[in-house]
Amino acid sequence: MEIPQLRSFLKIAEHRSFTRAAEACGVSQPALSQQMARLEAEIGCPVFERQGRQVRLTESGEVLYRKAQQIVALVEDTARQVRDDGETGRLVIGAIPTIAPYYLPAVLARFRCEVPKARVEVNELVTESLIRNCQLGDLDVGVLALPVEHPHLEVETLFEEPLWLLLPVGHRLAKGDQAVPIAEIQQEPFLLLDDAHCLSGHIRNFCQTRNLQPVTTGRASQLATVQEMVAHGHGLSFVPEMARKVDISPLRVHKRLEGQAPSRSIGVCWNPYRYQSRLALRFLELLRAEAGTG
Amino acid sequence: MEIPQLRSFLKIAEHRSFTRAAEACGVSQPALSQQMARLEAEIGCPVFERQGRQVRLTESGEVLYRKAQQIVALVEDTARQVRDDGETGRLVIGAIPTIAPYYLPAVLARFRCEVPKARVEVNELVTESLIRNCQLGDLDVGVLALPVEHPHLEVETLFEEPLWLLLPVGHRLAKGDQAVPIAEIQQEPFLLLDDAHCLSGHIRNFCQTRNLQPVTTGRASQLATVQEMVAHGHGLSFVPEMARKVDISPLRVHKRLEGQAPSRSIGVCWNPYRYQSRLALRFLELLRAEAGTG
DNA sequence: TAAAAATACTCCATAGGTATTTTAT
DNA sequence: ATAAAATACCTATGGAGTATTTTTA
Repeated sequence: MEIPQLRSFLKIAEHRSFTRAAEACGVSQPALSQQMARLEAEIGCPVFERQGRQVRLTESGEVLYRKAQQIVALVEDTARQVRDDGETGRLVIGAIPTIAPYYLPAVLARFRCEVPKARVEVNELVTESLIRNCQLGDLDVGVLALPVEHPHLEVETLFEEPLWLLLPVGHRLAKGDQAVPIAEIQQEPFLLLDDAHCLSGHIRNFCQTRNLQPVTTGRASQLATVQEMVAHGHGLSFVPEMARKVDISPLRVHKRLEGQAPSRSIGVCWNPYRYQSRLALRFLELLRAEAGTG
Repeated sequence: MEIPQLRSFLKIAEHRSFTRAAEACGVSQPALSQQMARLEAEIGCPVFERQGRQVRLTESGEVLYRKAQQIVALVEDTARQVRDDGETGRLVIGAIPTIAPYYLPAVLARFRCEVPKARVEVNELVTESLIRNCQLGDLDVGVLALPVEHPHLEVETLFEEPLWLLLPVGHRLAKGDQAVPIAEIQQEPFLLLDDAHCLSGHIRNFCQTRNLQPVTTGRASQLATVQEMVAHGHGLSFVPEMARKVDISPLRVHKRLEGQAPSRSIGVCWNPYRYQSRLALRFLELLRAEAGTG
């Protein structure tokens, strides 16, 4: 039972196909046929049921699948842990698009000071992909908006931040420093992110609880687009505190909403069954410290 | 990181020597040098400190050692579990010499009826070796006398059995059915097993608590020898109930001791961190049922 | 100087590739 | 008829062996 064999086995089981798994592994299809033939010869029973062009796991195959996952994960974690000196090495961070450009740069700047030799990679992913990649071990840590419920992920809250009403300069509600009464925005056109972003969900939830039915006049796939559209008078929107903090445009104004303002929780997640690199732990510490002070 | 590589690595670490590990693995010494060179190249740092002819683990090597043990154990367990159909396959039982010939034959006969296709292997080992082999995963289950304390072993009590005074036919104490008063055996010559057997320890403990100082006139390495020596008038001894049960010799007589008779606990142990084959579980069940009725 | 690990070099096993056949839909 | 897995055959990589050198105690 070799490790490459087990990797191939997992890929075949996941794709339910030798041919597609071969592509995914970057080898020829006969190579996989041979690997599996050897594997089956070694363990003494078939692991796949070949019903014509259907490939399915046998009972033994199911057992092996679970075990092979453990073995491959353990081998990968071992490689990581042995190499881990806490200074060099790679840290792969995931963050949702409404956090990544606003919150991470400052945090990462401080992190780079602490561990200048580390290579840091940031992947911008929507919540769903982020969680999946975190679970698969492709991400060391994920920074995202809560709540997140996933059986195999560890989740920790960092902080809660308000959402601000974003208006174009010169808008009738943009004047003065006082909070905007909710009734005032009832008839305003709104710009939202598309539903791949959890932020639009948070805003929609807030509107429902406050009985607001804002008129949606546009949707964008980036918060930057929303901000620019607002600046040019296409409508209003809600943006998170972290976006406001780094927004220097003179064309837009942020205002608090009267009463209980909308907000979102920011948290961090990781796969507790995988090895946590010392870099990952340091980054987590930094996030916690940052959340405490900021 | 290949599994044979990790196996070699473990052997080298344990022997602190490439040459001796090579012998143990049945390969040449250069083969191991090359394997380790590849391993170190792959993980990017040395795992051994070669201080002249001293071979030691580096810090990374220590980490790898623990992980490699897990991986190898997991791979072996996987192979066992995948092959395990609960019927065929091998069950390796360990038992101490004062249990194996008296208790196991009847139990194994029943077990063979239940699972006729299974190959059962019995290893007769003294407690210490039995525990070590159980811990290493070379034994599926061990049957032995308690107490056993070992951090990585699961231990379960099966039953307690009395020890009987064994006398030659015609001995002055061998007459009648009544129990023998302790004072009577004070001056009798005794035959014991050598100290590799825990039974001699149990008997010595009993004698100490009852303030008996029996005269030891002989030691043997097998209970059968003790029994024969007793039969031929070389002295008395204590034998466990299970030995009495199968003793059909007309030359010996078993008698209870008056008051609190000596006894020993029989139990079973296994390594809970290793895969328990379905055969092993069935055998355990049988032992428990046997202990309940017998 | 002797014992042990590393290196040099050769050889063979075998894993994987290409081409093809088989099989089931 | 077609798509997918198995088989046949060949090649090349590389792992292990023998012989030797290097190292250090």
